[in-house]
Amino acid sequence: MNKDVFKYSDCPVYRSMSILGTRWKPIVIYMLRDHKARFGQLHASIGTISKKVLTDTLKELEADGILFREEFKEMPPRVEYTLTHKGKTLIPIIIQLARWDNEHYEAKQVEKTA
Amino acid sequence: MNKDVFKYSDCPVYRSMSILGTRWKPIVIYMLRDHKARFGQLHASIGTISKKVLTDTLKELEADGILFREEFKEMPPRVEYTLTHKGKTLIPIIIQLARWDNEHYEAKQVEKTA
DNA sequence: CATAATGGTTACGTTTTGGTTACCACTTTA
DNA sequence: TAAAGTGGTAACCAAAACGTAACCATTATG
Repeated sequence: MNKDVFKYSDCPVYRSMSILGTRWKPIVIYMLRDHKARFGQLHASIGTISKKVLTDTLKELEADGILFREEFKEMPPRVEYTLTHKGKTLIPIIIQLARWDNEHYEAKQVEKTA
Repeated sequence: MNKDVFKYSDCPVYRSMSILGTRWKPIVIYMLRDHKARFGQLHASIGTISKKVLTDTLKELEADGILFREEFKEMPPRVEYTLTHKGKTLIPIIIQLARWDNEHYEAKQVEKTA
């Protein structure tokens, strides 16, 4: 099934999943919650994401109007990513989701040892 | 990367994505928002999900404590799925997400025709 | 006897997503 | 001359997610 089937679905639950429903997107958005950041900063603060996947993720979020990319013509290059209004309005929802998880989370049980 | 790396992450944003971050999970949860449903009903009302994926999705949601499965020993079989408390508390968040999408959604532009 | 009905499972294949490694352009600094 | 620093890209590969088709058990009904 093609992503666009969801993207232009009649149902907003489907549609919002086409924007957010991958491993990294909510995390990248959350990282930008209160300040812009450069590519390298995002890469470092997320830690385990690869450059390629970060690039792809940022491009898709830009295409979906969640953030914008500002490129400075300097050397070495500098690029800053900032949430749009649409992106910022997502922050409270992501925070609620995190709070929901925290309230219901039970840490992994330690396995029985011999 | 293994799912469990996310599932037991320190960050609740990561963790909640390990529960919800697939195409169908929020949709299945939303379908159960105000009443239990049988397997066949879910399959029919979602429409485009395959039986296998619905089965997998329901199993994972059960394992994550979002819903429970009640099996009646009848013939032909009957199975009912119901949200747990944990699952129900997710509904307002999913609804907010849907509302967020609706507020920012712009329907697909019609392509220029010759 | 054949078919329908329910809630799956199994085997298999495809698509989507994520990851690795090497490499690039350009300038500054050592 | 060589390396460092930035924000990537390209080719390729692995894993996760999703999909299809056929099949199963059991009972009731025609």
